[in-house]
Amino acid sequence: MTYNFREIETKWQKYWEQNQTFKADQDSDKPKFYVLDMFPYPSGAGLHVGHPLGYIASDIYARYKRHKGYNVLHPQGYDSFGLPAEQYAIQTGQHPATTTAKNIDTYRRQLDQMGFSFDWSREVRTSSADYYKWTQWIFIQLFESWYDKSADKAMPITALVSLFSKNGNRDINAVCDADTPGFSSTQWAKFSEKEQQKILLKYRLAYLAEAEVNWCPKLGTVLANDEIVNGLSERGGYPVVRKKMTQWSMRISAYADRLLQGLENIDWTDSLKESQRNWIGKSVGALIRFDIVDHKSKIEVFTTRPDTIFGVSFMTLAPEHPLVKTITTETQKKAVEAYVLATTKRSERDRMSDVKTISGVFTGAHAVHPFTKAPIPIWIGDYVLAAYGTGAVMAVPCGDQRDHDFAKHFNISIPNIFKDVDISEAAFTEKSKTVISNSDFLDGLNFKAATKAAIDALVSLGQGERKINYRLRDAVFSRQRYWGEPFPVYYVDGLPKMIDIKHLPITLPEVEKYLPTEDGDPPLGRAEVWAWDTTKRAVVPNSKIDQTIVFPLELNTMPGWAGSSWYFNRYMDPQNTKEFASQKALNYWREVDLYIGGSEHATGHLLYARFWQKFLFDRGFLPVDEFAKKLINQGMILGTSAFAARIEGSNTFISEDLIDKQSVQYIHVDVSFVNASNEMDIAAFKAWRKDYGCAEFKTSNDGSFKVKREVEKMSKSKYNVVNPDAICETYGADALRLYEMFLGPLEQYKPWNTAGITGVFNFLKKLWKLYLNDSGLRITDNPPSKQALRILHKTIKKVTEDIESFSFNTAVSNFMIAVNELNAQKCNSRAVLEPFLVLIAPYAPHITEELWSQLGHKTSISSAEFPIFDPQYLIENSKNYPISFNGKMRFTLEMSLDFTREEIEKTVIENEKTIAQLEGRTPKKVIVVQGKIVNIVY
RNA sequence: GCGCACGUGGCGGAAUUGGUAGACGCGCUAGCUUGAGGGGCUAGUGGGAAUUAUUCCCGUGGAAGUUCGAGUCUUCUCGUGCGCACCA
Repeated sequence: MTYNFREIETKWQKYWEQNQTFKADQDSDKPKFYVLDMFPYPSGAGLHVGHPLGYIASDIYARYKRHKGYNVLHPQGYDSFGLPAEQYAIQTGQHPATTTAKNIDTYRRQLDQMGFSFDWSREVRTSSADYYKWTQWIFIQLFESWYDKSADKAMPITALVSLFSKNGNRDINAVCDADTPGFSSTQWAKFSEKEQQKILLKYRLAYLAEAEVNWCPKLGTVLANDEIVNGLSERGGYPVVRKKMTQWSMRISAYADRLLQGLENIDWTDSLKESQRNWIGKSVGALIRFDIVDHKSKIEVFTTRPDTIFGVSFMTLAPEHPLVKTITTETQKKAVEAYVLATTKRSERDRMSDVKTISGVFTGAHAVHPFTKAPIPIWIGDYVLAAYGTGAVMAVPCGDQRDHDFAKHFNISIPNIFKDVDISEAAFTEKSKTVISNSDFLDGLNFKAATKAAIDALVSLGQGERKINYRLRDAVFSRQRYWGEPFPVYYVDGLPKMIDIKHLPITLPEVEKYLPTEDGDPPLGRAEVWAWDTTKRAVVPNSKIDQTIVFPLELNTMPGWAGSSWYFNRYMDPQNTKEFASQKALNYWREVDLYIGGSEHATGHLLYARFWQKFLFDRGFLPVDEFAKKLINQGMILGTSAFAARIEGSNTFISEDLIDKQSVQYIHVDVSFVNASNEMDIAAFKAWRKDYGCAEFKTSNDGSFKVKREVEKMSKSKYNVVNPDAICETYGADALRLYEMFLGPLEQYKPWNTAGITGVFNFLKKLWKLYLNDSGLRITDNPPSKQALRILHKTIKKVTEDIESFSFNTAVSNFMIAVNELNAQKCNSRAVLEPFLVLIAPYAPHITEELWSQLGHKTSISSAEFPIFDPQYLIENSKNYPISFNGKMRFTLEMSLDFTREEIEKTVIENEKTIAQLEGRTPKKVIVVQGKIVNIVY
């Protein structure tokens, strides 16, 4: 019998499906374990070999946990709203739902052929109305909530309203807009309904506000900060400009500190936590208010160095700062206006890339130093960002390099307030070595003491207070797109109203074209049926809008991260029509125990999801406030691109080994035309790229044409994509699974090289032969040899350690070693080979299922529990030959396998005795390598 | 600039967490076998030197340190990747 992987794999995939082997049962007395992958966006290109890496790892872990006796939830679904499907729809006119459904079919087929143990009965799709009904529901909850800083949690907005009517808002410690006015309970009662609603919007966690947003003209939509990379859109790489727009926002800033604190309690990688900490950007300092000479307003600045207050020699405002207009003196007006105009013209990207040029202008106005009362010139400079802090800084040129540069450039004085430090060339920024001088009551103090003293003094003057500032901004939640969740919102007299939960979902209307309309409105502006009838409580045609009964609906849709911010909770109870998930299901499954996905989501999905989780927890909808206990970032699998060299300015290609001094251009070549020796098939290349059909080729002496290789991200546009379908076809899913794991550590970035797969393929063939030969099963019920048992037990120990530490690569190596050793031992004992199969089952499920059934088992290996992973099993079964010995001394593994426990103990005791007698003292540690004492430590 | 991660053969990568560096696989070399579409088996494979039951020296980006002992710990330095970036 030969190893016919194709037959075996289809057979068992069908078996698992028919028997619902992987259906997770909520009513179980087993302990639960929730293993989750980041669900994919179903793109038109299908999967390449890099995509399933994380799914294979999580699948192995899920299968392992089932063998260990856990009730495992291992679901999968699709993040199916998003830009690419919409871009495709704009180009082709096809409905995004159609292309999305088609792509999902492809994904499903590709996933199925790899033998994943997903519980597909729990599949979710963010674009299905059954699902986004609950996304809309969560949005309404956010709208109906505010953040109470005293309780440090979100509260229902009704509670806020009753507080307002009791005491107004003066005693309320809430996270709200900066321009919220103060009012008393009587004032509140006198406000009109509209005025009250406007004020409440300043408190809601989902709120509508005019804000500076990142507008991408090319994509015709706004983008969140995490969707912009180096001033360009993440998708497409188009320029992004700042624009004032009225948009829905999420008050994630309210959760800044808890998002930071929460990182302490979850097992995520340091680099990922660091990314999130960076993104949240907490800095501790003070808010200081400076009076302005001959002016009523004050300038507020945020600083982390209030200790340097006596070093202030000027102030700098961001060009966009509102005070710029009012404080500028007549004589400086022209210069200031010209400067402000020049900076607004520069794009965000220009401003970011050009950080070395110092520019600024004097306003003519002066601020007043809070202690010395000396006048301080107020400048404008574009090194100050409007979006951070208060958009204004107190400049201390001796203590901040940027201020130092600015002062030098404009010849502003640089007073020195540091003891025994030379600041003529550069600012002195080392907080820990700071000793203040020339600073009145702060003289002689260090950073910490001076900071405290300065803030205390400012507080007593009423000119400042302690303040924590965050870089994290509220997240813009509106997108001018079609293919996203519609808002459950209609507008009465310009104010948003939520549609009652009873009437959800509000489903996407049909539109003719998916482009934004000519006047820049979102595509939903084209929908003919898109108005809310408040009596019928239904979506009706726009033509019926009368502003008394029928009102316009929100035209924007929600961003891509809306649906992905809570899907892990939906898997717990995916068919529920009454709630997003039942309390029973939520309390049983609680949180994700192991989450696997890419690190590119560090400041997007993973931050937003934590935010929503904490919010839903606050409002009592969830039992835990962190959704994923442990998270692993799988590294990317890179492609090995091939490049043909073309002599510049000609149509002649030259073999890589012939390039001497010619200047050449490199052109991507499809990797399928290139063999392992980097030789390209010229005919295939010509047929592929018709435009190079008549090109000349300078080949090597042996007639071959060599190409250059380089490792890059795997992508269609780089022609270096390896399709898993082809691998499954030639080597099978088990070989693909093993090889992806064998390639290297899960977290690491590593290049794909198909050639190496023969190694694991041979392993599978050897494994097969270990159980079956030409005449059939070669397993006997004879008792196993001691050596064979040792091999088994050693492998159990190693592989269990490997999987618990997610070292899947070394686990595969250990299987290979074991198969070779069992082969050498000519082992055919059932007592060894049955448990051995169990070890491999999570990694190569199809071949192990087949061999398991060949061994005469009637039930699936995948659904069975085994005691071999229990630490007690090894202790019981390897009594005669300790797998490891953790006594006073440590021995190499080889030694522990070569000697029995009695022998080892004897040696140790004898050696100790001898040494003690010889030296007259007792050794602390005796180092034994290969049975020989190499050193003694006292 | 700040932060995080990493640096081991021709390649992907191991190393019991401070104890024989290079496991396992690819590739390569030699021999056997002829399966004949991608083979199978055996042996060898870090570098160098003398010599073949082998032996010796060097070797984990570089320099120093701790230690009986360092790929592993500490400091400095060089290089690569990622994140943030005029963040006050």
